[in-house]
Amino acid sequence: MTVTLADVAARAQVSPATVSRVLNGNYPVAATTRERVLRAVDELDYVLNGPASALAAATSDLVGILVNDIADPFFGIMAGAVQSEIGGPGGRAGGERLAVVCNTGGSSERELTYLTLLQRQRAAAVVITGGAVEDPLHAEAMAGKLRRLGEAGTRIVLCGRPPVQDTGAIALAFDNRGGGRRLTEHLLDLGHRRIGYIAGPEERTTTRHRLEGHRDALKAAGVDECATVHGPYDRRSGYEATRELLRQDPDLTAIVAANDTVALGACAALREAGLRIPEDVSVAGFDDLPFSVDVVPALTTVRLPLYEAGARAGRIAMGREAEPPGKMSVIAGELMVRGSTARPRT
Amino acid sequence: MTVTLADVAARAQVSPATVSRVLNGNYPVAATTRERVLRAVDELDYVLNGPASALAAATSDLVGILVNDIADPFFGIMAGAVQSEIGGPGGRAGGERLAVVCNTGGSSERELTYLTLLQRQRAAAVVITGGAVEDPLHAEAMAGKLRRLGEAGTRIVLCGRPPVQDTGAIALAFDNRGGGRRLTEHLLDLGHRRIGYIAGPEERTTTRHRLEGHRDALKAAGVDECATVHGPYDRRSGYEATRELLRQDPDLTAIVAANDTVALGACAALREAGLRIPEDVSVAGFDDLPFSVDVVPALTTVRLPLYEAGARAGRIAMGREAEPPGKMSVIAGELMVRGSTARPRT
DNA sequence: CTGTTAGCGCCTTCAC
DNA sequence: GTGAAGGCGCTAACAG
Repeated sequence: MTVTLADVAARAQVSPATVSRVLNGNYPVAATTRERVLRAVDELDYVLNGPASALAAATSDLVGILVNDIADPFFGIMAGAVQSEIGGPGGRAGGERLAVVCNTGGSSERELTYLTLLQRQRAAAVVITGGAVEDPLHAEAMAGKLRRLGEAGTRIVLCGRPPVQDTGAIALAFDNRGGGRRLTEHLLDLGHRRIGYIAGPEERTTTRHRLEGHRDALKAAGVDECATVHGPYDRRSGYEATRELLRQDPDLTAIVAANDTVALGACAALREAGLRIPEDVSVAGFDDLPFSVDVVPALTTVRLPLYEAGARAGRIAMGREAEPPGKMSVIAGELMVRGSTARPRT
Repeated sequence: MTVTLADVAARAQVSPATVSRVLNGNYPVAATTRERVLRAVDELDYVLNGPASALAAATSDLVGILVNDIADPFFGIMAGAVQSEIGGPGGRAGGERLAVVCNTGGSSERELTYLTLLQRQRAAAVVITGGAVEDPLHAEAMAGKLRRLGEAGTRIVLCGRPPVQDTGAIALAFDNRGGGRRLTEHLLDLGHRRIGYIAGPEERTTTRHRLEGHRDALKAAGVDECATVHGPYDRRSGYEATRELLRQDPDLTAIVAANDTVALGACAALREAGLRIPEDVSVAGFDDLPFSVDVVPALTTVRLPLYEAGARAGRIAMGREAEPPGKMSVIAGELMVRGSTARPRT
C-alpha cells in the first residue's frame, strides 16, 4: 500500500540500513550509492514514516511553540520568529523540522495539556511564549511537567516569561517592570498626577510586573495611585475599562493600558466620551505592535523586541546559540514617545 | 528509564492490551479494572508514547493548520478558530488531539515542505488557510501532494482558498470577487471616478479575485481603471504604494487597499502628504480585522467571517459537520460602510 | 471482558 | 562502506 523504506532499498538494490543512513545523512555512504538511493526515493515518491522513525530513534523532529493567543500579533510575531529559526534544515530525517505552534488561549489547563501532548510526541524542543498564570497550584504542576520534559530530553526555552526554578528551562524574560516604570515616569514628567491604569488579567506575571513598575514610579514620585481596573488583553477590555475608569475618576488626565491593543479600546472609549487625545487625556500602551505607529495619534508605548527575542529563543532551542549565563536573560523594553501623550490640560 | 505501557500493566496487574484499551477508551473494560489502570498511570506518571502509538495504529492525532503569516490576525483568527474545534476531547489516545499551526510565510515551497512533514507524521487532518500561489508548477505539485495526502487517509480542508480539482479536498472559499466588487461599487455610488488600487502580491488567488471584483465594478459603471500597484499584505506596502499612487495620479479621490493592514499604511501615507481622510481621499480596506473599527476614521471594509469559517473548517476536518455539497462552499463578505469613505471633494 | 501473539517501519549496534 | 538482526512501545486481531 504505502511505500516503505524497504521498498526503496529493494529498488536501489541496497539494504534498508543503507537507505536509512543516506536519509539521515549522519553516516558515511558512498556517493554513487547515495545517488541511487535518492533516485529510488524520488521515483517511488517515498515519504519517511515519522512515527516509526521517532519510535526507533527515541526522539522526533517536532518542536512546539506555545502561545497564549494566536490571534494577537504579540504572539504571532514571536512565534513566526521562532519558526524561522527552526524550520530550516538541520533536523534528523530529511533535514527538516516540524515547528508547530499551539494556542493555549491563556488557559493554564490547556497549557499543561499541550505540554503533555508534546511530551507524548517526544518533541525535540519546546518554546513557551508570553506571561504565565501565577496560581500556585498551576505553577507547581507546570514546574513538574517542565522538569519531566527536560529529563526526557526535550529542550525548553521560555520566551517573554520569567524563569521556573529547578527545571533546567532557559528563560528570556522581558523587563516588564522596568518598562512599566519608565512609561509612568514619562507621564509624571509631563505633569500628570491622576493616572488611570488598565491592567491585564489578574494572576499573570506580565500583568503583575507591568503594574508593579507603574506603582514603583508613582511611589518614587510620591503620587497616589489612581483607579486601576483589570481585564483581558483585548480591545474590548480597554474600551470597557476606560468607561469604568472615567466613572471612578472623571478628572484623570492620563490612562496607561496593559498593552497596545487595550490602549486602542481605551482610545475608542475616550473619543466616544467626547475627550480628545492627548489634549484632554493622554494614553499609553505597551509592546509597540506594528499598528501602534499608525493609529491617530500615534501611540506612546514601550517597544519590546519581539521578533529578536523569538529568533533568539529559536536558536537556543536548536542549540545554535549558547544559552545565557545562569540560563536566564532579561530583555529590556524601549520607551517610544509619540503623539498620544502630552502635558495635561491645566 | 522512561515509563512504558508495560510498566503500567505490571503495576495494575493486567495485560498491556488492557491498559491500551482503557487509555484509548474505544473498547469495553470493567469499571474496577479501568480504575486500577488509571491509578497506576497516575502513580507512575505515565505518558503515552505518541510515535509508538501512531506507528502501531497507522494514524496519529496530529492535525496541521497551514497559515501564510502567523503574525497577521487574519490568519491568527482563523487558526484559533480551527484549533478551538479540534483541541477538545475526541481524539484517539487520551482523548486529546494535537492541533498545530505551521507558518509558511506565504512561500509555496515551505507550504509543500510543511505538507510533507505533516504527511510524514501521518497527520489525521490538515486545514490550509488563506490564498494560494497561482504559479502553475506549484499548483500541480500542490495538487499531487494533496492527492497523496488524501489517499493516505488525511482529511483536507481548504479555508479561504479556492478548491483544488481532483484532490478530494473540501473547500470553504471566500467570495473575494464579490466583496471587491461591492466595495468599489460603494465608492462609485459616492461619486468617485478616480480610484487607486493597492493590490496584494501578484499570482495569488486572493489578490486576483479582489482585483477582478474591483475591475468588474468599474467596467459595469463604464469608469476607467486608475492606477494599480502591487505589494505584500502589510502596512509598509500600503504606505509605499500610496506614495506611488499619488505620484501616478495626484487627482485620485479614493484608494482601495488589498486588506485592512495595507489600508492602515495607506492612511499613514495620505496623512503625511497632508491629505485628509475622507475629505480629500476616501480609503477602504478588506477583511474587517478587529482594529479596523478603532482607527480614526473607522475603516470602510468588507467583513469576512474569519472565525466562523475557521470553526467550520475545523469541524469538517474532524468529521463533526457534514461536508458541503460538491465539497465546496462559498462564503460571502459583508460591506461595512464607516467613516473612511465619503463623497469626493468637488 | 481480558490475555496472547504478531507485527507497525525504522534505527542501530554488530559483523563483514 | 555495507548487510543482518534485534528491538523501540504500542495496537489489533485472535483466542479464551
